[in-house]
Amino acid sequence: MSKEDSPEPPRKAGRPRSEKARAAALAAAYAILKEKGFARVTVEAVASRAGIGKPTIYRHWANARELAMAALMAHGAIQPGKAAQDTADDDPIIALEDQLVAMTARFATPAGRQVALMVAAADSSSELTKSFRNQVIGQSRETARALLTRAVETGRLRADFDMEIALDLLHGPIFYRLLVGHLPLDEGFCRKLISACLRGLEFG
Amino acid sequence: MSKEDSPEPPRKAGRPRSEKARAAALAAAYAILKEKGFARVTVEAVASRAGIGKPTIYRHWANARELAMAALMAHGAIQPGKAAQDTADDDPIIALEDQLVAMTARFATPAGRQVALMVAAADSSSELTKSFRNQVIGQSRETARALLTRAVETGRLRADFDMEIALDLLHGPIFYRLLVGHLPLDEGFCRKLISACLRGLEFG
Amino acid sequence: MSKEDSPEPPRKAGRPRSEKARAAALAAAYAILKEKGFARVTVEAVASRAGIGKPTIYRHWANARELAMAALMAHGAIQPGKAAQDTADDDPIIALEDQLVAMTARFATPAGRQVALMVAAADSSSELTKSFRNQVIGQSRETARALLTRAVETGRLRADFDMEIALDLLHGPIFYRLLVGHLPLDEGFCRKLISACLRGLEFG
Amino acid sequence: MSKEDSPEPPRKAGRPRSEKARAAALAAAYAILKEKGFARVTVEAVASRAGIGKPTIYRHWANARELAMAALMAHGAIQPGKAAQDTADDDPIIALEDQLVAMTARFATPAGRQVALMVAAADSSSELTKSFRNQVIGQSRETARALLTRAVETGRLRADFDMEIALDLLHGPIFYRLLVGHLPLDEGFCRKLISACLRGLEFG
DNA sequence: GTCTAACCGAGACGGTACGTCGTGTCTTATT
DNA sequence: AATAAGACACGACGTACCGTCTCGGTTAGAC
Repeated sequence: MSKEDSPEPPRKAGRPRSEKARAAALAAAYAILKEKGFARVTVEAVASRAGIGKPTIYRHWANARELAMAALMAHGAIQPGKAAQDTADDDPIIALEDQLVAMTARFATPAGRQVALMVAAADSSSELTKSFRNQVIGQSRETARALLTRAVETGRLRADFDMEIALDLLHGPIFYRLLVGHLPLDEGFCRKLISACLRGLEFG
Repeated sequence: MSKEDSPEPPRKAGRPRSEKARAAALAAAYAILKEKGFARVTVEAVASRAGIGKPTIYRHWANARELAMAALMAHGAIQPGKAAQDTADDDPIIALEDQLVAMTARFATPAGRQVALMVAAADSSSELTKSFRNQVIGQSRETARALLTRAVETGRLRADFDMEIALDLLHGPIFYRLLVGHLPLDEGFCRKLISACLRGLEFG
Repeated sequence: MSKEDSPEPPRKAGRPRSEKARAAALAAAYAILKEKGFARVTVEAVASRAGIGKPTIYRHWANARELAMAALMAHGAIQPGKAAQDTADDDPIIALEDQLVAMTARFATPAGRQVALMVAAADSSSELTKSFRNQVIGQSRETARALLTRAVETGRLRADFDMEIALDLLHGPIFYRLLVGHLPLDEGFCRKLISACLRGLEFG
Repeated sequence: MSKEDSPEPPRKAGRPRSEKARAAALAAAYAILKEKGFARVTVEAVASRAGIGKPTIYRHWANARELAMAALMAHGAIQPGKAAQDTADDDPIIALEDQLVAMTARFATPAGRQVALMVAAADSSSELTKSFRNQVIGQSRETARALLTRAVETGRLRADFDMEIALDLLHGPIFYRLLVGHLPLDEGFCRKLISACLRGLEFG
């Protein structure tokens, strides 16, 4: 509510209140996203709710989709948290399975599906899109990568596979079912999927 | 697949729907789709171009997206054709690889990505959506299913795997890269993917 | 009231029009008129409510306005009734005043204003319009005409005035205020109006 | 009549409304009114012809009828001009007669009838409607009021009548015939009407 | 007793217009 | 110099009725 951030007097001529406006926009966008869904995150609605001007929004983001992505990122709404760590096991394979099941559970909701759809529908050339995509799918990939690496190191898996392919093999079918919707996406599928993948990654 | 109307001739009252109007709408929608892209397939533009009324379009389709899907289906723009058959080989594994590579090539274009996105973004509860999804992904799955079955029968693959999981394993990563775009989708990826899958499906 | 022009037997072939359908249309139109107002008396709404087809309505009336007028006439909703007779007095002038006050009270309501507006807005060349107009304004004019005649005969008024002008003088200002709405239309106005008509503006 | 904004400068935020857009809308509406008639003055047609957006029109006027009224007012198409003054006579009664005959002639046309109908059909609670009504009927009433006052002052008329009633007595029958259409509205009627107003119906 | 013409309900047709929403740009007054 | 406020041109939305036109199915008078 106070105007000056005390540790950093803006020092510019004029009044660069833009950080406040930016935060208000992100908060409003996030609130609308939660309450009304992605489709209702319009520039007009956000500007009105945040009490800021539309041009101010356009100065920060190219359009409403980018604003929605930024809002999700700013609120850390995508990051899995560290729940995966809690189930950490000596066996990296079991940990991997738990981690993928948890990720699937997070995405297999209307909101999760929307987030995946936002990634799919976004303009790939935008930096913000890349960043958003990285937040949405990167965390799980990195966790899985670490676990696979450990599994290789401990001799649980053989070493002659392409890591990126392996990650796509584990994640691809989940997002495929999530987005295409031809068959249900549940824990049973998830476990059978991992099992099938591993038969290819394990020693014969 | 089949449309049984034999047991139930619907006995509709009133003037029947004009097949001419329907065809004009589909043709106009398809033309706009090709010329201007999916986003320009609006009900207004289609009605204007087809010389029909907007309400007539709404009588046939719920919204512009469904109309666009119907237009693509009506023009057989999605079906792979039977080119895959030409490359049929005695070896079902090689045929499978060829078929997936061909499918990937078809989708790894702006238009192909757009079609996949339409499937992902569509309302899953609509019959038309299901039909569209079936056209988009069904053909490849059926072909792959037949080839996998043959491979099992000829002893090239073991028989104890879940067929749907196997199909998801083959197709999922392709659509994952197509829609998420985190890594390139090319023939090399495709072949390495199949190889990785098969190591899990083959006899140890 | 009767349909048959006696000198011209219509000699019609084919199925005659259904009196039932006609009555259903009028009843539905009247019901909508009462419930939702004149503007909602659309051909579609009437057809739907009456359970008849739109073309059937168009066979009977040229458009929704004529149908609405016909509905009002069929239900006798316009005719003043004979209340005026109850107050009949020996003095035709007093009776005239009572009658005009009563008529004003009937029209000075939203519904009455609507009826007057329908007359004003109707296509004057239509027979139905003339008939409707006659029902709306004719009764009062005829009553007033009789009372004025009696007043002349009994020596209460002089005889050298134009009867139609006199009737317009008595009714015109009422409908003027009713339709134009520049000043309130109440009983006080009505009585002062009659008094002014009788006295004139000049010195006696 | 006067619009006081001096005590309250409205202190509006945001971009002010474009006078250019407003003028373009009024000009287009007026042109359509003249060329095609009142019924064709639709918001869509005006927006298209004026090269402005529909929402802009809705920002300025509540609907097409108000826009049409505003267009007529803006172009002074209703005001009688001061032609009546030219015929000004020493005798206010003759001047009054001339003025009413002139007004009748202006209204006894399809366009004039349409204007009167617009007044009758308009939403009385709207400010614009009141203003329009004032333009349509106010001028004639004011002129007549002045002439009657002069006639009283010069002893031509007695002074004990209600002025508003007198004005309604003179104008009401004209608008009554104009809108109801039961009898012709011509100069003869007009002159006889005035005569009857002045003399009254009773014996002197 | 058919024939058959005009009716009936239902409802789709091409249209026109509605009033709303959202886009991305712009203009103005304020700070 | 950036802001909030909000108007702007544009385009599309989905709906309501219009008045017309099939449909398949009565219905009653004419043959």
